[in-house]
Amino acid sequence: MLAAQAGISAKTVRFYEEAGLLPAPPRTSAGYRDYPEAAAARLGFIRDAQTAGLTLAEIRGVLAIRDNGQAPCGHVTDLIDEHLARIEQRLAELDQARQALREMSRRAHSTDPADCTGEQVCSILAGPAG
Amino acid sequence: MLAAQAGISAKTVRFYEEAGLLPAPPRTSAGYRDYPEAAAARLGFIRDAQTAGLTLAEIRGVLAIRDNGQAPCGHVTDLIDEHLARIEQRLAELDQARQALREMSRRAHSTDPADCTGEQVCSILAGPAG
DNA sequence: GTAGAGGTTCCAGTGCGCTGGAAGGTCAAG
DNA sequence: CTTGACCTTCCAGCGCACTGGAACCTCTAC
Repeated sequence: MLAAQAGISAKTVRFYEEAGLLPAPPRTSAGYRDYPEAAAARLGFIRDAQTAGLTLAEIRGVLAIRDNGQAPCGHVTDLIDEHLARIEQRLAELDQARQALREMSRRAHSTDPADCTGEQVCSILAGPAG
Repeated sequence: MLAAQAGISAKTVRFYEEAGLLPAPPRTSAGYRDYPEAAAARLGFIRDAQTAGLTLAEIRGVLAIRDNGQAPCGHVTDLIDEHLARIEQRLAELDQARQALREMSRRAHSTDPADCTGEQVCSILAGPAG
């Protein structure tokens, strides 16, 4: 029910509970989980934080601060800046990879298989030192 | 020995053998692996192919073609183009993430923790719908 | 002879975020 | 009363590329 409402699977909700992201909810007399309304907001926060690139462990940390009655702003700000730095580094790496792959692709399309009979496995993939 | 020469760990070399990337080498009388010289070139190829972003499974495929006596050029060309496409898509995704994070960072640095007392966990991370 | 640095085998764990399945209980609808 | 959809628990596995450790063996140098 909560899961459907939040657009994630019931399995995932239980996993979040197990992982300490969601508090264990009260149960109905039959043992079914009976979520308070706030749970949906919490799932929404988890989704937003994931979109921002935070790991579940980091999200758990932010939630713990909040549950502790403090404002997690400072912590969140740090996490965001860290992620921004990581993403920019990753972008730089990928950009390099792209350049290398473009060069390889160029080489690949101008390679005659008949020339590929040397000792090496594949001349296309060989890097600068290969 | 081979491992040190190629700059990877002995564990990894054994893992490659287990994974079908390296043929099982002959053994000395004591049971030690005794690699032919070609093995180093093969490890070099694996490294190059990994740098190009190929998975070990894909590399195994390329090596199998080569070991089968054929030129893997066509196959390699396809793989490279696929990876190039994947990387460009990933770059686009990361670029979007970067934009979102920059916006969040901006919001974060101009947020007063005293304002963070609402019902939500954290207003900084809230997306368009939050 | 003995220490230490390597090798060998096998099994299990890492990180991350779920996802699948089995075996059973519960509920609303027909 | 039965069907079918949901819920519950627990345990296992995914993908990827290693990595760690135990228990043992072998070689080299002193």
